[in-house]
Amino acid sequence: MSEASYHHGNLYEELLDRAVAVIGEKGVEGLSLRGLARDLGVSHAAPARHFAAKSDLLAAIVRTAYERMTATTIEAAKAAGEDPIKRLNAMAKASISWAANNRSYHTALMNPDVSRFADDELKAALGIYIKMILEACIEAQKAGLYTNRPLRAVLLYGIATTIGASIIFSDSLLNDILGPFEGEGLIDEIVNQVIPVDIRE
Amino acid sequence: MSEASYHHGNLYEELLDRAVAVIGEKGVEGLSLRGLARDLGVSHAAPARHFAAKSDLLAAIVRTAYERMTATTIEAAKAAGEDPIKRLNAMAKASISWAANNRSYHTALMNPDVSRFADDELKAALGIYIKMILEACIEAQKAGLYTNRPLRAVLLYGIATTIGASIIFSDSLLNDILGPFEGEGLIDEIVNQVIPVDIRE
DNA sequence: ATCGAATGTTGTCAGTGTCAACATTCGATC
DNA sequence: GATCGAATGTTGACACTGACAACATTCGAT
Repeated sequence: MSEASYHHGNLYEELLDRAVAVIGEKGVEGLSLRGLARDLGVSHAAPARHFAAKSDLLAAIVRTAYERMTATTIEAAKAAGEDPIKRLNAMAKASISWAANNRSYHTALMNPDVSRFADDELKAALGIYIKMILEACIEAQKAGLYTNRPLRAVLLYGIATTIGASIIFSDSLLNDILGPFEGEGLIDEIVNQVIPVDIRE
Repeated sequence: MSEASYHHGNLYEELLDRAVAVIGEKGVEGLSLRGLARDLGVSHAAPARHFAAKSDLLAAIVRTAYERMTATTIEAAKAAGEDPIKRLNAMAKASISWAANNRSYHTALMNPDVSRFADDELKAALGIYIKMILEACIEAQKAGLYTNRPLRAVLLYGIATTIGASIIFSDSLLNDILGPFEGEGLIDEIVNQVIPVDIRE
């Protein structure tokens, strides 16, 4: 960390980190490129070298969020063992927990404005996440989950519940009205209802 | 509609309507009080008489959205007849359909920034919606739905799925990746999976 | 060592939210 | 019907923002 050097050295990463923090504190509306520049001690136009527009910064945050959520979910899937249904169950829990534990990222993720500025990289990151879930659904259905339902309905049902639960656990307004929540146990309860692991026991 | 009168006459309502339209076209980020003023032919500071801050406008939109969604859902509940499970099923479908048919409102509804500025009126509107769902859940459980689950889990499960499905059907990015959707049939499919109406048939 | 590319700075511009001071109209009260 | 405070709309101003252009510094491949 040499001080007062002309080049910051790691501005891209630090802009992302700081932006996520600001979104957590003041929301997307309270996020400004100039504010970030001040926080990081660079000139007001420096961020433009990395994000031509504010929307590019938001898109990058969301892409990062999907990538991290995907990574966390994959880890959980591996740790869950061989049973495809237990694996799908664990993946849903991991996604929701990630949202609950990374509220700032998830706040950005769920901002509908971001969809508007989705670039190809963001779409790719989302596509990878969806594909991962789809494949897990296929395996789980082969293993006996919701065999009487169309695959597409099972996929959308699972995604809808996961997204909805993530919002419930990370949105402060819903938290106020519905909460306080009883921690991870409630996530388990909901996911177990969607994806019953004891289906053949 | 006398022209060039000093007082606009219906500025509050028209600001709300136009704001929802703009959100549909350009997102919450693209919404500006001055832009609304121009569109409606009033001075740039006129909106401030009705909404002291931009966040107040957003909160009003969301409150209106909850009120309308609640009204639509209540209608559907009445039309669904006596069976509490069929009624809950119809209510979920109505909420999701409302979101799919009122994308602009729902986009505003799901903007996490709004939670931050939630006023008491907004919280009250949301509270009424939640209370309505809660009571329907209680009745449905008495009638045999998910009797082995805690009420709280059933409530949150239902809300999570409804919110998630609403997002899936109204968010343009997810539409791109998951869609195109097959219309109302898919909503029915998902809701029937969450709230099976044939549980005792 | 050189030189184009990457990165950061300064200056500027139009647009925005918000406030204060002022103007017009509405509506309850006499 | 006239009066006057409240509600509503206007004008002007200020600080802040995103975005762009011109310029400065540093990096890194050759």
